[in-house]
Amino acid sequence: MTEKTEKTPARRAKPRGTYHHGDLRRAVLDAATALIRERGSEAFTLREAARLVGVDHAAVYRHFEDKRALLAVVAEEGFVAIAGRIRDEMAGLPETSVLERLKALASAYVGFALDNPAHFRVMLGPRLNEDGRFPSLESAIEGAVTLLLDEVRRGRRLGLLRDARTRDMAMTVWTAAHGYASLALLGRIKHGDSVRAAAYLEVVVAPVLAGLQR
Amino acid sequence: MTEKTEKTPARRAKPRGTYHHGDLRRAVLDAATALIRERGSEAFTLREAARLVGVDHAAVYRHFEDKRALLAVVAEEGFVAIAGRIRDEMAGLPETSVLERLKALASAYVGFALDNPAHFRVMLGPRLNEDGRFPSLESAIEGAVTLLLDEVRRGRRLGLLRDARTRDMAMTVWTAAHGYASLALLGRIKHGDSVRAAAYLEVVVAPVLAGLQR
DNA sequence: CAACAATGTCACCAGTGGTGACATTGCGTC
DNA sequence: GACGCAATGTCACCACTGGTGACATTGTTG
Repeated sequence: MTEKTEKTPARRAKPRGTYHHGDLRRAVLDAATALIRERGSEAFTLREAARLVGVDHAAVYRHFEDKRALLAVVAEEGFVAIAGRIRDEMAGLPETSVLERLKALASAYVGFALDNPAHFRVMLGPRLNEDGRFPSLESAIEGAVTLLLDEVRRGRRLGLLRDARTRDMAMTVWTAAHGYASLALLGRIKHGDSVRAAAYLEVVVAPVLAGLQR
Repeated sequence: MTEKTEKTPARRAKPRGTYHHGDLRRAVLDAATALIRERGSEAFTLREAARLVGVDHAAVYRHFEDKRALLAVVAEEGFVAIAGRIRDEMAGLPETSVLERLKALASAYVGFALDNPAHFRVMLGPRLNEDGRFPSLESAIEGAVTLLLDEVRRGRRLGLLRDARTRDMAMTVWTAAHGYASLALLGRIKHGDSVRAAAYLEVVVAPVLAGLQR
């Protein structure tokens, strides 16, 4: 009943004549990340990502259970990236200058947020993992947190920090960095460009680190 | 073509036979707030709020331009509430114990967030007012911020705080409180119930206030 | 009481997340 | 190399959402 001409018209939608995409999962993730960056996190649409890749939106469901599942992976990759950036930014500093390193850590955290606001919001906006789905997302988060915990631990060992619980002091730092990032993204912190924002961070967070010193 | 029986069947949708509601604006706001509290902020639906009030969803648009406009008012009322709570919680403390009062302020802020997580997310999640719409929302925010600024100002005048810029130190406090609230809402801060969370706040924020002291 | 503005209703739109039936393809097996 | 199965896409469809314009019903004001 259907002639060949009817069966093969949609070919041009996809770049190649390939019915199968090759690595759709990766392509969708990249498209999603790009869209989120451009259009904002809440405006993101699974269908638009599929469109961008040139694929029916239903195809996406072969690789992700859910829209949430897709976003969870995007978030996960964000945490991996932020951990990398933290490592990079701490790399040059000697292991003994813990305060400096913590400052660098906070700066990396905030820097990532300012450079990738929408991505950051996906990571820490909706509580994607509130029900314990997406354990690998959880791991990615913990990977980043570990950097912080290790640093504080060493600070204590070196006698540079107060004699308080490691976890508490770490939370103090995270709290400050995260609060700063959130408020900055909300436009609540007045600064010119993101460079000045990074500079201003030091002004705001300095007292916190000072308060943690021995 | 349409008989009378066809024209008047939907009466039972609304509780009274009243075609006009009386104070639909208020009713929708209350319904919205309730729904947000129960179902969560992102699951909130304009149509469901209308349904709850027993009105066609289009009627809502007579009172609110937009879904965003509705949410903006919800957020605004949240900021009024949070300011009230801050005032209440600072009320008992003498004006000279600035540190104590700042602690109370932070505690009120975090307390509100923990008691009304979804509402809090509407207030500080999506940047509702990024384009300067909703000036009254802006005012409500400033109303709350003023409490903080005033307190810091007095602290400086009394010589209890560092000799840094008022706005900077205020941002330090807000940053800490907001970061704590956000992370707590994300389940990133381990605590049993919200009572313990409030107690733990002190552990985390104490170094910050210490750092601000003269 | 007539006319007008305010407030609701209705029917409709495009777009979204999601699903089940079906088509196409790649690949291991005989 | 043909066969058949699992993986991967497509298609048609669902209920639902935010939003709009035409129309109905009211309250109010002259």
